Amino acid sequence: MQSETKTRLLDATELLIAQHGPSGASLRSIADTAGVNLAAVNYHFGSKEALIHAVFARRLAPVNERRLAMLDKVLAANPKKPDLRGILRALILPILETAFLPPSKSNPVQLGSLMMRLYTEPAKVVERGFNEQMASTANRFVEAIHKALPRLDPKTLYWRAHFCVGCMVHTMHGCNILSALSNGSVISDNAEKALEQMIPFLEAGLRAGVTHE
Amino acid sequence: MQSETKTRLLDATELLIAQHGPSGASLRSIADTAGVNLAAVNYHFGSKEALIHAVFARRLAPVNERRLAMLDKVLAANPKKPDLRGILRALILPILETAFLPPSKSNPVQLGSLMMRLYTEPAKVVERGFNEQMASTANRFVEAIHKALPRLDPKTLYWRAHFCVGCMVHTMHGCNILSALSNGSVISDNAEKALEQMIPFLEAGLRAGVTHE
DNA sequence: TTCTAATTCAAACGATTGTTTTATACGAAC
DNA sequence: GTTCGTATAAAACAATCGTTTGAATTAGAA
Repeated sequence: MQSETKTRLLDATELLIAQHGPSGASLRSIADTAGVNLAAVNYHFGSKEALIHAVFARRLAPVNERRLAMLDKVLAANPKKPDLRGILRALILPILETAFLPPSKSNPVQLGSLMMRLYTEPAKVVERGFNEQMASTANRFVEAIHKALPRLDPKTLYWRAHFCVGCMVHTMHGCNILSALSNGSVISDNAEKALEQMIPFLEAGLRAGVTHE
Repeated sequence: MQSETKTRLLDATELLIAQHGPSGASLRSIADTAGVNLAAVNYHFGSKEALIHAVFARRLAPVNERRLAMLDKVLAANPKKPDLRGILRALILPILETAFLPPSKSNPVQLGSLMMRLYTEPAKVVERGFNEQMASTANRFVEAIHKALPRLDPKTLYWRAHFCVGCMVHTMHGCNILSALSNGSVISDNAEKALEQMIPFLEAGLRAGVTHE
């Protein structure tokens, strides 16, 4: 049974990082939660840093694969002027679905908080892994949006792409924030419903001030 | 000289929390950075938790005061149907100006990262202080947006307000992200310029699908 | 079975954590 | 000068941190 222990460690690490942050999650609490020996961390991963790196390589890699696959379909359908809503959907749906995946044995934590944690962490640990995973994907999407909105000048385009990412990230993290804001009348626990709200908002924002084309 | 030490501790705490997160910033590193004795922390604040709480009570209180003052002006100018751009400006400008304040002796850190840190932190420490500061302010703004966009149904309104906050928070945090995304061609270090980009984006997003009125 | 490599385990390493204690210095009021 | 409350200082507290060690255990191939 190869690396049953590794999987349990990764799961436990996700859970505890989401709860207490990378530096707040101790290896002992991780090992206890995973039900394995403390030394297993350094045996299987080498260090806490490497463990954290592995945690979101495991999560982000498949998300970005799905993103790019969806993006390719959108671009293939209309290479000259791809569908903007399709691009946004390809960017957002895969990560929202991952973030809102209901907790289970193999996925014991709402991933939104974890992603935000890693996103916010300025430590070298996370920064490196994050950039490796994200840089190329981000460029592909900016490029696609540019094709969809050729009249938008590049500077504004970057800003607005940045805003889209902000909405996305904040939605991943903010189920409880949204429900607090609305006194519990609105909850965001469903990727499709959240996306349904985001797409018109973001599309209108991206097209703002750009003459119809 | 009352509480020169307290100020230096708060400044140092901001700096180190922004760099390493609340649990990554040790009291010893904070005391060293502040140039004061370790015991001063517990003497003046009682605990690390109370220190962190004090850190952003100091920052958030004046921001929310400015926000509400600006909002009141916008509402006074047109109580029935207030100016949407004015509302957004009142929400965003005060915190962006604080976040982009250039580091100085009395303000030694870019505050954007700090705010994001506290925003992301699920620990009770931060959560409590954050909600105290933010809840009433948030409700005032949602209410104002509702007046500006009476045709927008409440559920969608909450979602879109949530998105606006996401853009705002992400912009506060993401000077480096934006410049990385644009290969250094776009930098966000100026509140007015960032706001200039955000307002049209957010206004268009908020108005999306709402018939002109 | 026997050998070998992989894995788990309890225990300890030194370093660092937040907090507390004890003693010392300062400064204004009497 | 004495006294009192405030503030700083050095040192130590127990607890926990990430990491390492060396022995015990397991599993599979020869």
